[in-house]
Amino acid sequence: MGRPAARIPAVERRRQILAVATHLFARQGFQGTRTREISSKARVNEAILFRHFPSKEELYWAVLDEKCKARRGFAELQRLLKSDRPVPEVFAAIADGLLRRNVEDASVLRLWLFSGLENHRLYRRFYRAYMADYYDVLAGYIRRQIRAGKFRAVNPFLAARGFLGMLLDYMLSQGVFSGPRNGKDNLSRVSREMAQLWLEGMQPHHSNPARQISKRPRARNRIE
Amino acid sequence: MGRPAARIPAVERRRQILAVATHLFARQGFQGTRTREISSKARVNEAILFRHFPSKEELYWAVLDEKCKARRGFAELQRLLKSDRPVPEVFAAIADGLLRRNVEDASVLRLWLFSGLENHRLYRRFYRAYMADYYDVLAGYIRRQIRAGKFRAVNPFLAARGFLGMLLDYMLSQGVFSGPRNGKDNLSRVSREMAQLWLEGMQPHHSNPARQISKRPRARNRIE
DNA sequence: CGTAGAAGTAAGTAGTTACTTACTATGGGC
DNA sequence: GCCCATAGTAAGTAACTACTTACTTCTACG
Repeated sequence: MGRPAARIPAVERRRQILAVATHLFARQGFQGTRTREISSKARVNEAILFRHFPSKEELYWAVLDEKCKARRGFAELQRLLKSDRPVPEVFAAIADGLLRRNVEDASVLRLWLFSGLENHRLYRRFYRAYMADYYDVLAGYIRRQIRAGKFRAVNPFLAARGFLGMLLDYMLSQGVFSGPRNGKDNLSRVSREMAQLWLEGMQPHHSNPARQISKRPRARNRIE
Repeated sequence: MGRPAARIPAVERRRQILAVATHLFARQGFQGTRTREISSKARVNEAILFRHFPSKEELYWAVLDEKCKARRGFAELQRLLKSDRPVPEVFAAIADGLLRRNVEDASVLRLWLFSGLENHRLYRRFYRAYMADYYDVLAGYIRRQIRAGKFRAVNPFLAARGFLGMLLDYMLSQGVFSGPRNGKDNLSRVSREMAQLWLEGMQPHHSNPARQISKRPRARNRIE
């Protein structure tokens, strides 16, 4: 009936379908997204979708796979941790990068949560790419700072969890529970304050040790 | 065909259906749960489900509503904050309560996330009951401690976010991304360490102020 | 008692969903 | 110019979904 869609090479059409699917899966989850919705929003007949991807599940797989492979934030994290910038700057930059990327596009966070909640087979890989590796690398950096005497002797994994958890919490309230709200301007202030708050808790040589409740202050075993 | 199900009064059947629905919605979300699944797991004909609840959506509403009304954790939080127990014990108890409840039953966390992700109409109320109120109450307590000189002068909302974010992060990795894993024994150790870690960052009269990067250390405006 | 009303049931229905089939149109390489 | 791999299409289909209808039991209570 309608005139045929423009004829474009397969790779390009595939990319286009993938982009639309990413957006929809992130917003509505796997169960909540219809293949017809994807195809219509991509301006493509539904049969074409199934020629490029053998099933809805494999399309979802491809979406998550692409996000895992990209992992822009992780590369940035590694670069920051290897740089010789002062510690406070490093943590402020980590926070700023994560929050800013999340405001621009919350789809990674949402895909990640959906994959965990819907118990998709891929979620383990996704979790590793976006959580476990983050924690490992950051905890390693923290441990080095502790050895260098720049941080207190705390459990590095707990400390990393404390920092990233604070950020995750903010990202959740922005990207999942209210959508874009705050302007981008005060984002750097938030990230700076968060980094500062956490960093002050990491300083060594505390002046008021009486308040400690620790029984085993140097526990090193990894929590997961 | 099969013999009729035992005849029990309406309120009881309703409660039973609600319990099964709670479990399934928490595990699979609204979109991922079929009414037939609920009825069969509740050992009830599907028509009965629709006599007790006019629609699947209203059943979901009832599930969330019940959780909102119960809000056991919030009552405990208020009780703890009003008690005159020493501050470190209070925070360790908050952490312990949250983590322990989450290990026992992650359905609240999962329902909360699903409702946010699936953008259900009820999610705002759910968010308020389980997040906003938590933050408000805890931030109020922190502010009082700051005024009393027991905490550093930080943004109370950011500090509350830091503490609860750390816990949320742990709860996520337990209740969403791996299911029950760690035994309950080390839970109290984890909560004690987390509380300690956070508390040390809140101590006043720091001995090493040179490392601060603050520009506006006393910002008071609420972030959300 | 006996009867009102609620608990229970089998067997639908209209609409939706992921996916298929059978076909036509296009365009680069020989 | 013709071939054929591939881009594209319309029109399905079988299975599933939330929800309904028409009906049969049970039981609390006057």
